[in-house]
Amino acid sequence: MSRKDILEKLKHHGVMPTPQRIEVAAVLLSRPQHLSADQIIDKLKSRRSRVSKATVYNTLKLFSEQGIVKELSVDSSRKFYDSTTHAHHHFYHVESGELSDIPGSQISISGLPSLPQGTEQESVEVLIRVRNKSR
Amino acid sequence: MSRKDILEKLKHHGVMPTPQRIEVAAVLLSRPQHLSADQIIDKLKSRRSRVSKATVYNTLKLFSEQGIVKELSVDSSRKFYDSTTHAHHHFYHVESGELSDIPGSQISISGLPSLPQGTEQESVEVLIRVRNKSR
DNA sequence: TTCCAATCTGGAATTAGTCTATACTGCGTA
DNA sequence: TACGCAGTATAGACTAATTCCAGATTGGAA
Repeated sequence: MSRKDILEKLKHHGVMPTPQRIEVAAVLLSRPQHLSADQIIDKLKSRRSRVSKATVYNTLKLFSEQGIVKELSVDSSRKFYDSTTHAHHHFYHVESGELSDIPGSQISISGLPSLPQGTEQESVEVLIRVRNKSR
Repeated sequence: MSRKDILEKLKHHGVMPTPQRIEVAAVLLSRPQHLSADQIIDKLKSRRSRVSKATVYNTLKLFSEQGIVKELSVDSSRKFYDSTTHAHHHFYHVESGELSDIPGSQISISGLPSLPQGTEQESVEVLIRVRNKSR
């Protein structure tokens, strides 16, 4: 994603494009991926961008509120941020901690129940946990 | 679940029934529910059982390894322990943080993709996030 | 220029969970 | 009865992810 695309995307989602936000977006939106805040901070470091930890967290929260990225709670020890925002599902490798998209997404779910009283659906997520074959 | 049932269950899963483990089991297995470690500690307190935090955590880990309870990572800020261990799915109320079982479980998922190279499936979880209706 | 609101920052605070070193418990054996 | 060991339990120190906070920057508008 080019700098120009990033600027456009931020603007389109009503986010003022500051240098720090552009840096974070450049890292996370560079390709379809799932990164933790920590991984993003590391990548920023290796790019020599000086963005403080607090700003990275603030920015990620802002981005996910504005629909620029998707927050995933798959591992209760940390959040992941997904550069792909449309509805899709995930594999989670429990040993390596790696997340990957379920490809093709021919997945369909039938028999969805009615929602609890007075609630509306926010999302439906399918998570397939996998581990290395034991033999 | 009576004390006798609890003793039986622990034994059946190869867990030596100590007083502390029985206390934790009595709280969590009393009915189908989803509790965080913290909620369990609170309930133990209000029952006057003195079980240390470390023991509660150790016990919950042991129970989930032995299949007595199921560990859920739905909210990245904490783990939940589910007294129902057979495969089933959940609603998660994002505003209240409450988890509930999807009833009936007529849910079926088709079009599941093949797993990544060299991995085997551990579980498939469907999570439906809901929030209060906005009007 | 001056001002203001939004943003950024380092570091302190919070929180769930883990670790550690010590103490306790029950049981088989001498 | 006394001993010793394995398995447990415990308080409190520690860790890691995340949030909070109060002061410093920044980039316009007037």
